[in-house]
Amino acid sequence: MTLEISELERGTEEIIPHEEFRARVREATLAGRRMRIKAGFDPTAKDLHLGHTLLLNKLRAFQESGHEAIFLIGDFTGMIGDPTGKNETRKPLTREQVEENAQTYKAQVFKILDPERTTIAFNSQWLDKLGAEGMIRLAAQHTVARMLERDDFSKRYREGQPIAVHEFLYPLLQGYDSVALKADVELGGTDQKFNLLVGRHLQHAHGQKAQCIMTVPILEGLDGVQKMSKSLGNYIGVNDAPSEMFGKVMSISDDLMWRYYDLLSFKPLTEIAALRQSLAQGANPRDIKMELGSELVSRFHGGGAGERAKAAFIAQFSQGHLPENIPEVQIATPPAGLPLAQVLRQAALVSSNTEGNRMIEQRAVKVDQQRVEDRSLVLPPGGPYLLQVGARRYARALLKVQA
RNA sequence: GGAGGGAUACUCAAGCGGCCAACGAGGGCAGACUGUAAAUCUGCUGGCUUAUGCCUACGUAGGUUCGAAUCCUACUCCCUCCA
Repeated sequence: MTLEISELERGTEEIIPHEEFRARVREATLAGRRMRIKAGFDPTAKDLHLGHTLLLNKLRAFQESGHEAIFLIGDFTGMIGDPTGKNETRKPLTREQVEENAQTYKAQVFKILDPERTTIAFNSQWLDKLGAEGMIRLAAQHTVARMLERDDFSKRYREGQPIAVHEFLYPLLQGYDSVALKADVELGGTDQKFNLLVGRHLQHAHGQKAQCIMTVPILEGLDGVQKMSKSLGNYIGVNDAPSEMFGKVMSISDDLMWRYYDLLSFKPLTEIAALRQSLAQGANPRDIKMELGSELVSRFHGGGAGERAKAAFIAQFSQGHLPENIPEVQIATPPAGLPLAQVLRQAALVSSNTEGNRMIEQRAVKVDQQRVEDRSLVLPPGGPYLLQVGARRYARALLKVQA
């Protein structure tokens, strides 16, 4: 067990109570006692993105310093749906959906956590047994006034928007998880602060030592403004292909790059400082960004993958070579051939013929490396044709006359 | 329970009988410039074997009209005020 409080605290938003946290870490380390570190995940989506990994990284940091990482899958609470940060009631999931999501979660999570040293828990284990009586006893340990302290609740209440009663139960159940797990520390996003504090309150009410809470920032998405989320399409997915992941990193702004360095990189803080220094001395930020892309790709796709993605990126975008792995498609065509827009459509490079034509008119389309501006162009059967739309969409299409 | 206001494309938001596939802004996409960065400039941003053509679309269902996002009726949902 090691004592590296600065690594544990790195990249966190808030630690409550801070001094107690430090004391507890110190004391546990000296006594050789493993602290129980809880982080809960709501299995409402299938795919994890880098925003979710902040929490996992932190969990991993504790794990690395010898503490017990508890990866809690909120299979029970997922059926309620945490309203945090939403300004409206969330639609509950069915148990089947939750199960399914939980499974795909695990595979992704272990790209970061060490499976050998991770405790996985499902909160249905204890919440199923709680029953109506237990639920009522639990609810008796908190007040409506305190519930309404939560920002999104008070806002909705003030604005006359509905708050379903079961939404009040969510923080209680999440807090009860901490009781059931006897958590020493609970990690969560900043939007979880209220819920995490409820955990402290409930542990205290159950005669336990209240957990310390640690919040991590909400990661901005590729646009640098809104939080990373799949529905906004501004995310880097844990399961993104290497080239895609690398490319997305390269597309972020220079400012955002530093934010990502701070929150996502595992490089020692001193090394990051050195990178900033090199920038001040005239280094090209692009190269520093490549470094980050490479680190992240390797993290999720194995050692060496980062360097390969970087080399492929340079070949394609700096040297103008064709990308590797251009998808190939066969398209049925009448003997007279097929208008280009339709070929693009069928090769899935554009979503409609009209869009294909728009792209042609906007000089975004190349066939066999030649720019095409004439939308009446008809490709005769044959090929394969090398099709290109914009800088990133490629396909090879073989046109076969339909029998 | 009563009285008013509102629902328009991904989002916000104009339009209030034909010139509306619908102003404008944001977002997105593409082009120029670059470092697949930012900023900036330009264009595009419903679909259809590209057509001074057709189809679908302005909460839902009907109706009036040569013609409706625009008028009428009913319904649904939301907001405000009164009780």
